[in-house]
Amino acid sequence: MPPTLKDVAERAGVSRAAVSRTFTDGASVSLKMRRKVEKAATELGYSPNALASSLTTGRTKLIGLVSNNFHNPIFLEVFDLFTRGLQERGLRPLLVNLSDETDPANSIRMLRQYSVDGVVVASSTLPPGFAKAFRDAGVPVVHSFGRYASSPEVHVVGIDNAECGRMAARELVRRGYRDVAFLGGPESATSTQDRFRGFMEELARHPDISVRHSFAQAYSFNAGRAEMLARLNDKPAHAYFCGDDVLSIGALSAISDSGLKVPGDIGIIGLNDMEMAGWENINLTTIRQPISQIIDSSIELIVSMLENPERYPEARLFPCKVIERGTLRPVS
Amino acid sequence: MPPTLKDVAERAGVSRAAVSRTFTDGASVSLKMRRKVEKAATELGYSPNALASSLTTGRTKLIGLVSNNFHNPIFLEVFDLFTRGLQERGLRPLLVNLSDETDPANSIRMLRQYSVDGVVVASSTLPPGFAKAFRDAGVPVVHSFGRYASSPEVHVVGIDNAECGRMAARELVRRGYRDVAFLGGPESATSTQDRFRGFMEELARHPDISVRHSFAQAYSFNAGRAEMLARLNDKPAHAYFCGDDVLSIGALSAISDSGLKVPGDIGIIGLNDMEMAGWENINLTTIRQPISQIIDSSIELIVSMLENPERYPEARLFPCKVIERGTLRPVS
DNA sequence: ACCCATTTTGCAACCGGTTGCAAAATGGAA
DNA sequence: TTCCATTTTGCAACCGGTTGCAAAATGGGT
Repeated sequence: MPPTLKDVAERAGVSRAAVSRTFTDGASVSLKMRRKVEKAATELGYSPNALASSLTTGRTKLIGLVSNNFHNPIFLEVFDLFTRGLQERGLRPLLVNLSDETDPANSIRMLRQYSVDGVVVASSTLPPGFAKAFRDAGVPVVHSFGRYASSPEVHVVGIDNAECGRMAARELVRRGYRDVAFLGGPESATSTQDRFRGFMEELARHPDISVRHSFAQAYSFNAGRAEMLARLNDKPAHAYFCGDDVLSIGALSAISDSGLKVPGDIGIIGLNDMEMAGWENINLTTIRQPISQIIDSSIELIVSMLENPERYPEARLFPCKVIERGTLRPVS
Repeated sequence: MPPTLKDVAERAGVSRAAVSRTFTDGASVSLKMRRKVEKAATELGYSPNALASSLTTGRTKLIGLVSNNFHNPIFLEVFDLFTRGLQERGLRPLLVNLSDETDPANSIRMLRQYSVDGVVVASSTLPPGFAKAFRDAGVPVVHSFGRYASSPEVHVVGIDNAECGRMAARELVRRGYRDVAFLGGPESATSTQDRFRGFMEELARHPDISVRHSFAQAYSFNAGRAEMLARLNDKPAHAYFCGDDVLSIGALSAISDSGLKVPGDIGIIGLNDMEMAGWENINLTTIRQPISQIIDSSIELIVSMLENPERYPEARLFPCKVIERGTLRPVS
């Protein structure tokens, strides 16, 4: 139905090759020819079929954006930044929602059927093997918000989650809490595991401090709220590292519902520094994760892999820092 | 690099057509042939190239998902439901982030280049003309969360925003508020305009009630918060219809920061009934918009248009209802 | 064993572009 | 004007599949 190359060629009275050339930059076309073709093209409302050309060029400019985080509002920002960034570079995001799937086989098959040029796995919960499966299938891949491994087999862009755990622990210790806890996301999430590990590692250096831990069902407001409500039934710890802002905010809501005060009765430190964390009536002390740097860097990496698919894998880690607000008691 | 039809054909010792047929259902292939081909295919790890086949079949199974709402958390749920729903039907969402663009020309060109089978415009702010431009370009389109027009030119699935405005007004009147206000989203958004119109329409029937209005910069927490902070500088109204839950929750945070009480000093009614609205410490009285019904219905419509692109346009409106919680004073 | 209706298969053209190669056109220098 | 180097153009094959058509194979009935 839409006009094709051939239609334009006929109308302009030139060969199809000529038309093709005027639409691929870097090709040799005289000015006169270009004028003729462009005239015919606009008259017909022609624009080239990206998929047909991908057949011969081997490039679709499609990038698979694979994620399973559809409940943490921070990921709305993540999708916003990814889609914008990709679009600016002439790339198109093909979104894959994994839901609860953890086997990459289906996504790989599907994304190969659509010959995506590359894949971004945006997930803080999937194991490194997930992204690696794409690499093994010959698809350039970057794992954003993924687990840092000492010898990465795929590109990873994110933060050092274990270090964030240590950072949170140090912060609680510094403020004199002696009875602390980790309230993590789902136990299966790599980010939860790493933050947990770092947290415990640091606290192991303080044998006098009591530590406990528990895990929420998901990285979501409700899960954080539910988990904290459960904690409040027993004698809760004095301070919690919540492993994510949405969990923290859920937890805060549980605490305030139960009539306790923050930071008077219970201290909270989160991770992410999402928009709401800064509100005066939430005012969450948290660890800032540099989302937009991570995403820019991820896009830069995947773009560079389009040129050089064999690019040697690297881990790019961005520093986090504590944002002090009002949910931890001051240093005494 | 990945194996092609030809590779499989050669390995199986059959014609390329035979291979093609075993992978298109409904085609005539003997059992023996199918076995042979499937064996060769799995040995090579072959899966058909969807884009190449789209060239002849004219179907890509790609659906453009066009949106400009990347700041309202409710849209994370929207993306979740859309992507899942499309995937379940074997369709692939190609995400387009409009940012602040309101001219459909770019999206149309781009989506036509990728020969999408259809487009879903998911936006409560874009005018009907936006979606219509797709239709005019010959692309099947459904506008979800779009404006209801008495004679729709494209499929619209959503709610009757004006009726929601009336509903909110009736609710405030019923509870005896005499000094009310509309705190809307961006003035340019169709949903804001319609909710505003309905609200005013209903209140026009009560000339004794004082009404004012103002608009937030965006449908986002911060915008709602900022706008309510500005209102609080002056003498605020007694009750606000906030036009959206994120605005409401932002507004609530502003109110509590200023030391006022809800619903004692100020009443709030929102729209959407997002997850957080139900939390005990937010406990927002709001109007429930049936998101998942809207999305299911949208997908159903776009799928039906794949068969019948000329399907006569219709508007599908779903009823909303007031969810009573704690941010409006009780009926006296 | 033969015939004929039905199913299965392969051939070849086509989908909408791209690109190597050689022929044609251009243009500057002599 | 002629010559030659350079640029521009068209031809035709190809990318990875699909599909109409006719030939080949199948199989049931006699």
